[in-house]
Amino acid sequence: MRVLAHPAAPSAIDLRARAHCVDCAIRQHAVCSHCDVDELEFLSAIKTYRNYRPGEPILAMGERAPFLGTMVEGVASMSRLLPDGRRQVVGLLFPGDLVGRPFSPVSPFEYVAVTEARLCAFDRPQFEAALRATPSLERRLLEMTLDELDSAREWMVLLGRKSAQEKMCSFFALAARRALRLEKRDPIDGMLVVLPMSREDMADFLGLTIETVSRQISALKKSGVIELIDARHLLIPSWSDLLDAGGGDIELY
Amino acid sequence: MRVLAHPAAPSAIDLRARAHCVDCAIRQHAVCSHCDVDELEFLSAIKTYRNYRPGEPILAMGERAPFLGTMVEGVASMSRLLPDGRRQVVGLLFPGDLVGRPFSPVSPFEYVAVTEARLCAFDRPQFEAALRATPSLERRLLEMTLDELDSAREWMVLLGRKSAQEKMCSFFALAARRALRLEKRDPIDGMLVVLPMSREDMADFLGLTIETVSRQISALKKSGVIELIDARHLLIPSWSDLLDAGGGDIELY
DNA sequence: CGGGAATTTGACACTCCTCAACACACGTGG
DNA sequence: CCACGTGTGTTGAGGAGTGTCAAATTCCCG
Repeated sequence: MRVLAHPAAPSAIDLRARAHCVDCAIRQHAVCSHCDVDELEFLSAIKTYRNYRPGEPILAMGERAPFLGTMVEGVASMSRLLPDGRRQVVGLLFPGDLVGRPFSPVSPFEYVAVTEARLCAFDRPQFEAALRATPSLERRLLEMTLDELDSAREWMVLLGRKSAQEKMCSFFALAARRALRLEKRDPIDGMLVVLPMSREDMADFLGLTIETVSRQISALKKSGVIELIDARHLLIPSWSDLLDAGGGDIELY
Repeated sequence: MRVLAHPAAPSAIDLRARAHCVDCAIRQHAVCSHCDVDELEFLSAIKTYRNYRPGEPILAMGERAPFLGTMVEGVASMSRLLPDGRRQVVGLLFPGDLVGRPFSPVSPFEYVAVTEARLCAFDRPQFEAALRATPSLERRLLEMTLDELDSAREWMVLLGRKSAQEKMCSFFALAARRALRLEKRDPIDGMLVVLPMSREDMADFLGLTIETVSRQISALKKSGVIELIDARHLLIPSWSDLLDAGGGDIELY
């Protein structure tokens, strides 16, 4: 891993910015979105913020995780490493998404920060007790889990049946939609898409190699479906062209 | 679809066999496993049994489903059909598994009976109301959904990163484990595995073609990992050999 | 400006898909 | 009873799409 610019301690627990939950910008997307002020007050008492730098592990596979958390800023990945080194990313986590496996202290996947990331972390036993005692929390977790299950299954369609080109287009659409969701806006033609991750992460997410990812991006640039600004930024001249090239049918989140 | 032997009405609602929930053989695996007798009594009042024959649709994609159900007997598939005819099976449903998407009347996937199948179906609005009012039910649904999410992600690893050969082995292991689970037994060397589905269904589940499935089965037979009895039955001489050939690492359910 | 990482591009190999023929079981009807 | 059709599965030949390995290029940051 490369040497990083600012040498803050990894997984630094950030005691400064214990902002009030009521003002939390991503609460509507988080597991606590249905909570009332009293419930938020309780969660506030058991939360700590944790900051991560790109590439930094959040939870190792099989590790007994002491906390569960909500992504507040940045992007993280959830992945499985096979014994021979093959890796598959099984989920991307954006602000509001839950990090960790409730009711099971050892996660079957590893969580890694993809960008600079910030987590609102809850002590696991206390959070699980809160879940049991707080219907609004448990219900919201159920909603989120059902939605994630739908998303995972949509992604299975992509992994099992789509071509490399279609996979890339679907990924761009996903990245665009997830970024827009936080601002409650809809995709428009000409919009900018930020690719928050390296070619390697994309490849591992899409079940491809970095070379194939790179080649498909070049091909899509040539065919005009995307306009490449730099390796991490591109424009979508026509949203519907992108969806068509993505094999249609799927609305991935 | 072929003409079937016994021309009973499709999706026949079976009023005869309203067995008592207390005696239900698969209840421990179902959404109602945590319910007490009173709760079971209520569920009993809103349940009907439905029978399906192989290939028969249970819920069409995008259909407003009037019921949610629990698989009682047989196997069903959950799949997505792309506009151009490509199909991806995103889940197999065994006895105890839930059919349908709670809290969303239109399922994003279609459900089809793979074998003769029997469903314990609940009126959707009433079941959802029961979920809201019954913590034991809602909690169990959350547990099941979290487990399914883990399984879906494990399957993503298979779809994205495994070779055709590894996919076949993982599938055999899955079929074996799911069958054994109902009897609370563990896999043993020499055990019989029943393949409940056609080559086409397997291919669509594994992200392969039927020809590749067929060829890999022949190859695994030749290499001794499996012993083929007929197209739907095989023996596993060595469980650990099977797992090794499956790429290791994954415990799929 | 220099060094290392990330990305792109190229040449080639290999897995898996496509298209086609064939085998087999089963049911039907002559 | 056997010929025939249909559905299902197997096998073969050839090719497309990705992966592998290697080199060139760009980017980033000191």
